[in-house]
Order: sequence, then C-alpha cells, then structure tokens
Amino acid sequence: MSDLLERLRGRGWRLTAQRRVVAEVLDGDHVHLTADEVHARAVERLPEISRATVYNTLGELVSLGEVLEVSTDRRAKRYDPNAHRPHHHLVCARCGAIRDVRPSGDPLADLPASERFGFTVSDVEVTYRGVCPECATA
Amino acid sequence: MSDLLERLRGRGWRLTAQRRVVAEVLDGDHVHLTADEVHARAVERLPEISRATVYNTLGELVSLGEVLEVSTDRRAKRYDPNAHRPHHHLVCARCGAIRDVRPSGDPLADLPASERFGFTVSDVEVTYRGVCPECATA
DNA sequence: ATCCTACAATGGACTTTGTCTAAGTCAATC
DNA sequence: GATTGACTTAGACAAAGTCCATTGTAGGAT
Repeated sequence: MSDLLERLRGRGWRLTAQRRVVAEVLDGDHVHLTADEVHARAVERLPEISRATVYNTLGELVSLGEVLEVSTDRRAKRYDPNAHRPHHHLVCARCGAIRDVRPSGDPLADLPASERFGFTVSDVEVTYRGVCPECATA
Repeated sequence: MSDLLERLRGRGWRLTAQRRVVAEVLDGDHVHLTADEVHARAVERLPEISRATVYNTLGELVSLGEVLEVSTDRRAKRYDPNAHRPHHHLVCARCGAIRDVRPSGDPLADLPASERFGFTVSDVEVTYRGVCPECATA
C-alpha cells in the first residue's frame, strides 16, 4: 500500500494522518467496505477522524482512479481498492458478501453498434448475483 | 398496459385508482423513472396520492416481477417496466440518460466455475457506461 | 528550526431517499 | 348496501451522504 501513498504524493497529494489511515484501511483483496465501515476502522487508529473527511478522502481516491465505487445493493456504496486489476463482482443475494471475479470474454465487445444508440461506450460493469456457500447450507 | 392490470387482478391484486395511475405512469419503452418522478407524474392525475403509496406500489410491482429496479448511479433507484424482455442498460455518464440494450452473448456463461467461489449464480446485470450523442456534441 | 499559507479536517446542520405507523378509507364480496 | 380486511394517507423517522464556516496543519520558504 505504501506504493499507493507514494503515487499519490507524486500527484501533489498532501499526505495527512487521516488520508494515510483511510488508505491503509482499504488495503487488501476482496475488500469492499462502506464509507461507514471505513470510518469505523479508521477511528480505531485515529479516534478524532471525522465522517466528512472519510467521505472526502474516499471521493478523492475514486477521482484519482485508485479506488472503485461499487453499488451492488441499494444501501451504502462500497469502496474497492483493487482498481488496477479489471474485474467484476459476484454478490450473495442473502448476506451481501462480495467477491471479485474475472469473467472470460469481453462484455464491451458484445454490444453491437446497433445497440449503442450513438453513445461512446467506454466502460462496462458486470454484477453476478447468487447465493454463497455459507448461505446455501444455512 | 391494460393487460398488466388484468394480470395483476388475476393474482388477487386489489385494483385501486392509485395503483392504476402508478402502472399507467410506468408504461412505455426506455422508461426509467425514479420513485419521486413516478410520484410527480401520478400527482398530475390523482392529486391526493401519497409518496408512501407510490413506494408501496412500486415495491409490489417489483416483487411480482412486473417491474425491475435499476440502480445505475448512487442516487435514487429507477423503475423499469420492461421486465418481460431481458435486457441490460447503457447509461450516459454526464446526463444520466438510460437506454435498454440487448448485448449478444451470455455473460453468465462467461463466468467459469473457478471464478464462482462456490456460489450458485442465478443472475447477471450489465451496465454499460459512456457518453450519449447529446452530451458529446454539447 | 520556525514561520506562512494554502490546503485539509472538523462537526454539525442540512438534503435526499426511503421506511414505518396509526388512523381513516374503500374495493370486492356477500 | 353492509361488511371487512386490504389499501391509502400524512407525517415522523432513519440512513447515507453533502455542505459550510471554522479551525488545524503539511510542507515549502526563510
């Protein structure tokens, strides 16, 4: 994760304790925390960090392309630090668990020109839904 | 749309003026209104209809499988009456316009067993993002 | 090492979206 | 046309997120 911080500093990011903590909390694979969860974990390390700062920092990380926003359900947005490896998501319809997945094939190529309505299509987001092993046995 | 009302009555739906108006407002192709927009249009025809009723009715239509919920952005959910023709969505990143699209190929088949993590995968939702012709020229 | 200042953080009010409840109303059946 | 349980209503409430005026501070300048 320190390479992330280095990269951000290179882009003129001012490195504060709050931003460092938010970046650290987001480190890892298959991590998909809500803003509130990020805040809760950040508070453990830096008790005075405010919600607004967490929202601001997450927003900046998203603008910088370092973190992805994922809205799999209609509840809170989730933040996915795995922005540099293209992937999609598999969501459990019961418990909400999320896994990163990498389908074969390119969904972008599957959208013929006749179905593009003149749009310049730049991105595609695929969400698979199902039931995870834990929820299936329970 | 009257066939929809008939179908619903067949399922024991009590047909009220409010429900009829909500169903009528949702009629059409490439229709993706938010609950508030549905309410605003319903009020034009039935001034005393309440927000709660619109939410309730939309929720019921979704449970009955007659209408789809779409959350393309992190703002309000949108309601798509085109539930009986499987399709995905193309969203303008600038103005938020939504079109229904039908890609070739089956994204479900593109998720190999090794990427399913033991999930029973039942559904897939694809959102294409880009810029619509109007926003591109503007 | 200290100072400066533009940028960042804070906390609380506010907005948006949606849910819940208690009381009143009415569609469908008899 | 009376009954009844499902439906509707208005408004309070809740969750997620934004905004803003104030206070604090990182990092360059001295």
